[in-house]
Amino acid sequence: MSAKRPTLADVARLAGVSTATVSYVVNGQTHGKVIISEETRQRVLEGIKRLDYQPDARAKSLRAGSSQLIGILIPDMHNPHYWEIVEGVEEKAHQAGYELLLSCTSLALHREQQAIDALSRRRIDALIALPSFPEQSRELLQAMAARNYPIVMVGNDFIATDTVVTGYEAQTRALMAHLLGLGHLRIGFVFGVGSPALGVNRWHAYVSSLAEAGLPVDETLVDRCGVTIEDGYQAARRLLAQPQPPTALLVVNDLLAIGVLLAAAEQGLTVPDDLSVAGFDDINLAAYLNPPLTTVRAHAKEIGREAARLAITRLGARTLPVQHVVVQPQLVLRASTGPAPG
Amino acid sequence: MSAKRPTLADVARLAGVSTATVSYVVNGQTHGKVIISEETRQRVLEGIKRLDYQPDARAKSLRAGSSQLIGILIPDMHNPHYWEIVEGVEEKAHQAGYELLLSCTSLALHREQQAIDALSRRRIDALIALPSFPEQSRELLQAMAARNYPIVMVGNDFIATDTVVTGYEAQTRALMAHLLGLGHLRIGFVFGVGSPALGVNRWHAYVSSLAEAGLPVDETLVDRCGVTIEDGYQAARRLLAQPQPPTALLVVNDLLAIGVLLAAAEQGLTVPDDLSVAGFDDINLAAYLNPPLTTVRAHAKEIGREAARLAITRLGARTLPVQHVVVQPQLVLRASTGPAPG
DNA sequence: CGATTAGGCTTAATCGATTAAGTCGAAAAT
DNA sequence: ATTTTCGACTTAATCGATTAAGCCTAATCG
Repeated sequence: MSAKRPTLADVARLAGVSTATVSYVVNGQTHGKVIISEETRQRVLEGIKRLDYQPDARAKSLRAGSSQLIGILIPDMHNPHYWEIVEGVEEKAHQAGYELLLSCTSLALHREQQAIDALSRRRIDALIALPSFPEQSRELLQAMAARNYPIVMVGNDFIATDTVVTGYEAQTRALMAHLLGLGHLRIGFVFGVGSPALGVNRWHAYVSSLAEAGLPVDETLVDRCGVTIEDGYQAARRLLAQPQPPTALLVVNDLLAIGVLLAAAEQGLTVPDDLSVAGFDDINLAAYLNPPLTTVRAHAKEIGREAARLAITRLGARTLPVQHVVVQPQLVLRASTGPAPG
Repeated sequence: MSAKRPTLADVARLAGVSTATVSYVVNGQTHGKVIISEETRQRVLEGIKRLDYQPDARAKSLRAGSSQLIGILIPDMHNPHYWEIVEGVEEKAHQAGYELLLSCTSLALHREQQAIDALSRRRIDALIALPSFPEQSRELLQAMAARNYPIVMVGNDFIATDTVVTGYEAQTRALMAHLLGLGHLRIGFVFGVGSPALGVNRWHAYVSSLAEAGLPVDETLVDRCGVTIEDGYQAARRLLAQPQPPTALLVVNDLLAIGVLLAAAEQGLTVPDDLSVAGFDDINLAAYLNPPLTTVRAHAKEIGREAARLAITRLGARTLPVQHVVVQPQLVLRASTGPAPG
């Protein structure tokens, strides 16, 4: 039972032709040189069906020098934001005949470096990287880039290559203007990022918006925490337990905002009457939270599409000048923000 | 600039040895036969470092006949439940030296079949399958199984192979007992599954619990909907808009329950005072919803671990009798369920 | 002192495709 | 009646590893 998987040679034998012929039939395109008669073609096709032959992608890739595989490195499977980016990448990649090889760094440096190494060994054609530790992984990525490996960095520009970043500044300022306009004077920030570099533009916009409004950066209103919902929950508990709690909270992403909303509810605070909460990303869930979350939509799927587009473009034109795409986010006002209490 | 990637042969040339020697050094294990002097070893290692050589996984896999890759097929990236299963698989797989090749079927039949085909072409060593369309994909999967391809089916047993399933019946009945004990007489069911077969054990337990309590299955309290949060939201709106709405809702998974909670809030209903809501899975989020969700914990990570364990075991013992693992879930009571109103 | 043995490599076949460069017979051109 | 051309394939090198089997040389054994 269960012989080995059939190969080109098996099909060739069955059809009474050479492996070359089978290959030409399978791939359709004979490069204009070789012609296969319709009769032979049918015989080969028949054999393929009979044996249920499927080409070996490894062999094909080895010989062809291209794996038709785009690697994508994301920090964490728990944040829907990343899935949405992956979806965008997948959409474009598929259209262009590429498949995706997905790796999660699980927010651990050694896992990130292992993952980069593994992708590289599998000879992916290009890498779309959302590293959790851009500083520490820079060298590895740069080594890949130096080998003419197309890399697209998403969300940061730690190496000199194609990039897709979100232009958070303007919309963070718009969000701050929204909150300030609602009368909030104590606006806190739950800043839970894997690496400080990753949230830097949101942070800067927060600081400068406060400055322009003549308000100080009150470090007692800022909590630098981890990246899980639980971290957001704990951070909010700490911030809200203070004698002078914030009346509004920016949360560096929607996932953490879920924890923040629960912490608020547990302290008996009604959102937005007692506390306004705003997130970033606009993950799918955000509109279904209780209350629906005001947020800055990153257009994750579009980011993914752009990243894939850049990667595929570069695969066809290695010497093109480096490209930088900025995807502009959008302020989405929902029910979680409202006038300052009192 | 940027020459081609270095191969074994390049390292061999640099070190002045044969490719065989380099291979032996790289892999450490010489099968007890071949001995390499420490001096040569060092020279080769030096060359590897100098060229930054990384073995080509495709070539290795082609020759070795094993890709050290476990494929995993999940329905949908949007449900955290699946990610948790993947995490469990990854944990065990990594321990055993396997990597994961993840494919999403995106809930479309043709994508599912494409994905199975692609995994098969990449010559994964084993497949862990959570198909969205078990009936329709059965034939494809069976064809793989017939080739002695280790397959582990998770959540259903549509083909005769190793399986991991969740034993939902008992805990669904426990959940129903909980609700009935709280005085609920109109218990609805938001039944949003990709394929009816996938939720069948929950459905049966629901029906038989009602029967045992002497209650009819009221189809006006049941909504068979899609699998997104929005579907859950819409289903709940429909159910709650009726003249005789349910006082409690089972929701086939926690993701849909998010939408249900919002629908309830929008109708001005307080959970659990006016409506009790219970989900299944206990995704990470469930404890952070507002209110925290009563649910049946599936132990997703454990399911993933078990699936990986079965796959790896079978890779080492093809002729072992088929194994069936049942992971027992656990009722988790939180704040979303309470006494029936009135 | 000739025959093993052990150490330390190398040679070359192999995995399953792709593809440039033939081959061979028949029809068309000269 | 040759020579070309063309249609319809085949041959064999190649991609980058792995690994069984072989080949020296020097040391050890009987």
